[in-house]
Amino acid sequence: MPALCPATHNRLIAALPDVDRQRWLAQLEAVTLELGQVIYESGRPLSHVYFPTTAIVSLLYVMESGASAEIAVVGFEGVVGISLFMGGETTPSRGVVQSAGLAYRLPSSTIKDEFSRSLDVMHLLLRYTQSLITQMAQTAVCNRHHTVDQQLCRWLLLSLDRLEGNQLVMTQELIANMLGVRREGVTEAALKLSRAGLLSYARGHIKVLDRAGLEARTCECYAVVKRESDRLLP
Amino acid sequence: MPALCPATHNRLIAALPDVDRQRWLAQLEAVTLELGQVIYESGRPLSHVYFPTTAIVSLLYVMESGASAEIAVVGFEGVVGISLFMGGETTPSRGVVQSAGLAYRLPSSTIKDEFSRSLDVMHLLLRYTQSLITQMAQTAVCNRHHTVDQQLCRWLLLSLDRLEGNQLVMTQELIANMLGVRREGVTEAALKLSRAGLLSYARGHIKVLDRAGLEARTCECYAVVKRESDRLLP
DNA sequence: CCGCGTCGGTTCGCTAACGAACATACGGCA
DNA sequence: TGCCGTATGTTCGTTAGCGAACCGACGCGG
Repeated sequence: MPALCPATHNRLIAALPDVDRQRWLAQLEAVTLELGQVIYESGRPLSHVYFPTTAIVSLLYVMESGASAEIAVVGFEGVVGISLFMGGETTPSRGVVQSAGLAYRLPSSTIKDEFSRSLDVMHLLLRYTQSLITQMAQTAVCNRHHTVDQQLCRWLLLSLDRLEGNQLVMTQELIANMLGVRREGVTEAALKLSRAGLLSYARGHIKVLDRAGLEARTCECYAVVKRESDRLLP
Repeated sequence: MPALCPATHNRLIAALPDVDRQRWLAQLEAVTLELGQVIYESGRPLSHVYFPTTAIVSLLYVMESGASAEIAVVGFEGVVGISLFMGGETTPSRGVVQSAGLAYRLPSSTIKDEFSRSLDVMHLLLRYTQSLITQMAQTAVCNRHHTVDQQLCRWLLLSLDRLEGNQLVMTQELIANMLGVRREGVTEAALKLSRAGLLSYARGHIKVLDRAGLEARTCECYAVVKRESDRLLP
């Protein structure tokens, strides 16, 4: 599996200038991330930054009551742990593996050195951070104004964009945690999509059958995030 | 008024090392910002970054339908226009003056030069950006889980923190636009607070009478944002 | 191949917030 | 002083989503 998925499958690593990438490749450590694994905990210093290749990580805020809400999602297009180079060291959110797979990581001290050392690295990471900011802002908007049905479509599309193929392994319960809604709400929304022939759902395995159909049912938020991400990281 | 409110009333400018601040002071231009003024428009390049002193600026997303939602709020603790140094040049949001007052601005080319020129400037701006990210993330959470009553308290407290005194000039209609809820919802929530003796409301003039009372009624989101902001920008 | 745990589906009553319409009231300006 | 525009207050029916409870069914491990 590692051999089939080199670090350059991560778009940020692929976008590095050759000289920087060569230096990184010597230090990047491949790790497999399990479903549900907590990459970092709210308020705790991060030991590494993670560059997912086939894995997907959700940034989640967990409230005092135990309820949760997804802030953003990071896959092969990005990096988990921006607070290390932004200078804050920690964040009030949690990083949870939403889809098992592979990632490459760098120790926190290394990423800080690299950020200061190379202007190209810095600019790349900052542009990615801006696209992440857009995703968070749009999550706020979507939470305010859109229905569970629309949000489920947005969520599926964001996940799909970060995966190979059209399958995802994810129970309705977990999706509900991410969206910050009830499991029953996800069941109903998923049933509508299933009846419309857009997907099939079976015990934690979703197969998307009609991606265009999802795009037609989602809100503008998906497109805004996608467009901005494409613009900032060509 | 300008004489009464020097650029160093902005915390970021105040936090600059002397050598950098001296260089900036020669280039900072004082501008008065009117209520409702649009500082920058979604997708349009920014001509300047703004460092508010007495003004408050809301970052607002306006949907295709015309509905809107506030993403974050910026006052004397921050800067409007982070996309200039983050490298994206534009954002999908709009900057609207929520409370009239004074700000100092730098041309976009100047802030980019300064960002590259001084590591201190860069680190300061990036730490502020992280606190802004926290605010956005918490807005998303709050929109998902909390009542209009709680959100109004949060919003009032965030505004109050950025003003001198306990008054704010703001109609319920405008607050509703910011929160992305109906005007009637704000009326009802404000009435509850008014009846509880926490504030008095009269034709666009709010006087906060019991700040601690607001803090008791708001959700955890306010405290999270405040704590993180204090931690990142001491 | 059986049993139990996990996952998905269904129902019911409840509440927050919406959309629309209308009432009142302040206060600046003619 | 009287008028009018703007701001706030009130009501009513409707709806999306919640909380709780329950059922069925799939499938893994013993």
